[in-house]
Amino acid sequence: MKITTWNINGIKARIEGALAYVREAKPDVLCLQEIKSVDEGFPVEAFTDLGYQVATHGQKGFNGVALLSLFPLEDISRGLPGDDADIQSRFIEATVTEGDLSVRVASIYLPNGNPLGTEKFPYKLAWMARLEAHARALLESEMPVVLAGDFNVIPEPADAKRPAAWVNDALFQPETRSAFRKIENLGYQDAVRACHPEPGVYTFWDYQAGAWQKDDGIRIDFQLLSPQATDRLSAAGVDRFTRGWEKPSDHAPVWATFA
DNA sequence: ATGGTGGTTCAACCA
Repeated sequence: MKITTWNINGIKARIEGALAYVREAKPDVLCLQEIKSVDEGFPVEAFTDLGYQVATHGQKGFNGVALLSLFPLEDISRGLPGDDADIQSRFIEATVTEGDLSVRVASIYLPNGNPLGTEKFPYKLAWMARLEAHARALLESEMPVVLAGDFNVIPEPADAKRPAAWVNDALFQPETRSAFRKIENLGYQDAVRACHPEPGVYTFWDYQAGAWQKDDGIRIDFQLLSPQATDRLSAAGVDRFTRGWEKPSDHAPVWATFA
């Protein structure tokens, strides 16, 4: 089973690229973030024509996540538990089964948290605490769990070309990094780090200042695997070639395969 | 320090 996560940065602006990528990479499960569309505006048919089932959790203008799968999407759950007053669409989860492998997969768009000094940063940290609680609860199922998405976290200096440029950014604050480690320390493994421990593996390059041309990237998109998912992990990587396309997303897809 | 780019929606917000 191949699971891929991609912050698409607007599904309407990116539909041709998204379809080209799906045809080429052929993920069994595709987790999308920042669809920036309401559910009714998502181009469902373009993907059902390719054999995918589609489940969206959208909102107008911003945010929005989706799960696409060649296998049936079962027990779909929308929204991160823990705060009924939070109306931002940043989390969708479902179960996907291939043969004897049944995986609980989440598509996650974690809050950016910038600028520091506003209500956005405490919102991010509160959201991460809710994610940790939910990640802990998911472990009790003892099934393979894949938490996939744009975490808006730079975990380590090696995850940035220029770490010093991020010290005043919400993505690289000590509190942010600590909250991310807490989830890892529950027993969730960073799939790409496990397969590619070397520095220089990035998933995001800003549109500005020629970041892509200079490979001035950061690694902020992840697949975090429960122990039972790690048992089945065979390979993982970043499809950075999409960043060089015309009208690209500023994020590249992150994939992992399970046997 | 500033401004550099881009999507969505319609002047502003988010990243």
